[in-house]
Amino acid sequence: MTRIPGRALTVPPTLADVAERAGVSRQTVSNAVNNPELLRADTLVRVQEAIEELGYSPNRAARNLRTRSSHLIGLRMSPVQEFTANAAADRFVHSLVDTSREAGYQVLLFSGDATDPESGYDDLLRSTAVDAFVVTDTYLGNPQAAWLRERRAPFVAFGRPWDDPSATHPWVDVDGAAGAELATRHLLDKGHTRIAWIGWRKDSFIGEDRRSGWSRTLKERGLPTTGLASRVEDTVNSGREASAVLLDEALPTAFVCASDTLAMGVMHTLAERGMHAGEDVAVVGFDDSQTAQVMHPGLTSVRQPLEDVAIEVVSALEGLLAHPRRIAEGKLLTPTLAVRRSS
Amino acid sequence: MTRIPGRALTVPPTLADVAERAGVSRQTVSNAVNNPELLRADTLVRVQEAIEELGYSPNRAARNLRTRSSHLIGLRMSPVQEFTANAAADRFVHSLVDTSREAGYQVLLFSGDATDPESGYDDLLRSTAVDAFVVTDTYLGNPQAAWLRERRAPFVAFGRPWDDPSATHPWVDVDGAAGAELATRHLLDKGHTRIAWIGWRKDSFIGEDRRSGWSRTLKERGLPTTGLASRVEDTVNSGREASAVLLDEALPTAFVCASDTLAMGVMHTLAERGMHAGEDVAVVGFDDSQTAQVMHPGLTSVRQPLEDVAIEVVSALEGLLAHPRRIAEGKLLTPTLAVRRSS
DNA sequence: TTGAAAGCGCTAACAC
DNA sequence: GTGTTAGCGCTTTCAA
Repeated sequence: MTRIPGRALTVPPTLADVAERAGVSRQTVSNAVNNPELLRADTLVRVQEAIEELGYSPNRAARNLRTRSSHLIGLRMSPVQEFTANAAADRFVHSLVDTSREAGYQVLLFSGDATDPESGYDDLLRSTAVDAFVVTDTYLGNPQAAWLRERRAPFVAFGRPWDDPSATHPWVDVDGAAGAELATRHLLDKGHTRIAWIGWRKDSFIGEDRRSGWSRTLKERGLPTTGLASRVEDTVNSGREASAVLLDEALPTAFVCASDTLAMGVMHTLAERGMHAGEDVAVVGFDDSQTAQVMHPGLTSVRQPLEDVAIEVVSALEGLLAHPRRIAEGKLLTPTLAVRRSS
Repeated sequence: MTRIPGRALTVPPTLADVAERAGVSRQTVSNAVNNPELLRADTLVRVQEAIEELGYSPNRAARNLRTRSSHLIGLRMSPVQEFTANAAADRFVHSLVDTSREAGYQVLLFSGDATDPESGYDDLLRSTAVDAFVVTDTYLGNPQAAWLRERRAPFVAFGRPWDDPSATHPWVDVDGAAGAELATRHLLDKGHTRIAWIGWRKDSFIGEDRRSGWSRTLKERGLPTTGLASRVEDTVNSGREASAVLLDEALPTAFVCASDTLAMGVMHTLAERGMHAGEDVAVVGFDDSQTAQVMHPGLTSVRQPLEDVAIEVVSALEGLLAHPRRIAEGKLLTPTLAVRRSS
């Protein structure tokens, strides 16, 4: 925006201003912006110069009104979890923002109270404030998915529709079983044969999925799983208590945990007993949190490819918005293992 | 939205639909939504029923176009930092989203490449996509602040204008010196007299501010600071190395660190030497990260009142948008100390 | 290849 | 208290 003396900078130039300056009609300016190939080369140059000189950007509200699309993606933030090592959601938001931008979209954040999963979505949808949603909190089924589908709202889920295999919306997820398998195989390679599992309550689909990767890997090798598994809440203290019991009763030499939070609980138990992770007992967590990265001695952890998840989510979103009736697809990505000194 | 057979749900009702159903003019519906006190009670009820029945929400684009405001706040995400314990930015985003909603605003996230601080702001501003910005990354002065001010863009900064005390924009910040003082006093109360500081490079305003809280507290008590301070990069390894040198050369019994990341570095050194935090040496970090909360044995850390920061930021934003010419104010909040077993 | 007309859905200003 | 008129800035349709 060049500084025009006397005119407030707070009133940005419009299409008409550019048209006047370039000596063309408003429509031609619009075409220069949206369909430059329609203009003769010299006209295009003249218009672009005027745009540059005035610092013109199309008014978003006017464009949104006319095109009935906002190029905004709605994302509901799940509440902050303190006293856990879970930061996957935040890492994902970063990736999503970056990827969306490349696709010409921006992310509108909103929050809703935890008790009402639909709150927030409804208003945004009816006011056509966003073109689509990205739904992330699908840990225990996802009521929003059914709700959004019913309203024909375009959305992509990060997380499988566990509770409804017939669901027809696009989704992207990370193969938790493969992650746990990766972790378990890594420990097998290190010579461990008694490998314990500390996971979440049985009603957690994600927890059971991850657990299955551990159990199937041990069973494949004919190794025991009985008495070596524990299902608890996702807190440090639960992990601490569960690992203490397991150490006493099942004598494992390694732990695979459904989260870094639980793995930190194991670390507490080890420290309390004067044992050292990576020397006396191996520990592997899940999510590659900042804590896993900075703690002593470094926690081996399954890392979700959240950057790739974001790419797939945005790609699905583009498909969805371009072809609303297209059949939905699911995409399952494979995690990696960040090996550190705890194993 | 009631389901109207034959009509696609993707075309939401408009003001005109509601007006027709309620048997009033469009303007009256608009008033019912925006100035209900102007309507006679029975008319209001009738209109509200129609709104309810049709599931009407005002179209945002149309409203934004007409009112020249979007009720959106732009927030640029700083890049993800891995291998640190810094998550204050993410915690702040959560608080900001929640607080904004209460004030009728939503948060639009955008990203820009790290090399060009203005990228992203410019387009959003010229296209009138957001009403205001919240600027957070002010650790080394804030070039965006000057840039935004020059363009008369409404914004509130989380972070003082360190490099320009004459800056006239509203800001909110947390008193880092008070935080470090809190940490240092806590250690003095525990009987420590040789308290070391590990902080950031000298060109970090925030780092020097925090450091001053440590040094002034010790000087007040007539205790030594010489040789007890180290200025390094904000990485775990820097903290590890700096603490090793300090332990050897200055024999401190406690450490105050400018970040939890640095504090974790101290933890590494202690572990490597078979020493125990909280028993042999006390350690205090800064930011109350998830890592501080979940690690063994728990890291005492200065906690920024980010929820309050968000409240003050939104409040300043409201003032700014309501009275654009009002003189700017700065607000300094005091942190607290989360005491854990490392001290 | 360029221009003119119409209208997206809403609200400010004013008339009744 | 309620209705009428106009127009925010843009793009779609159609004519030149």
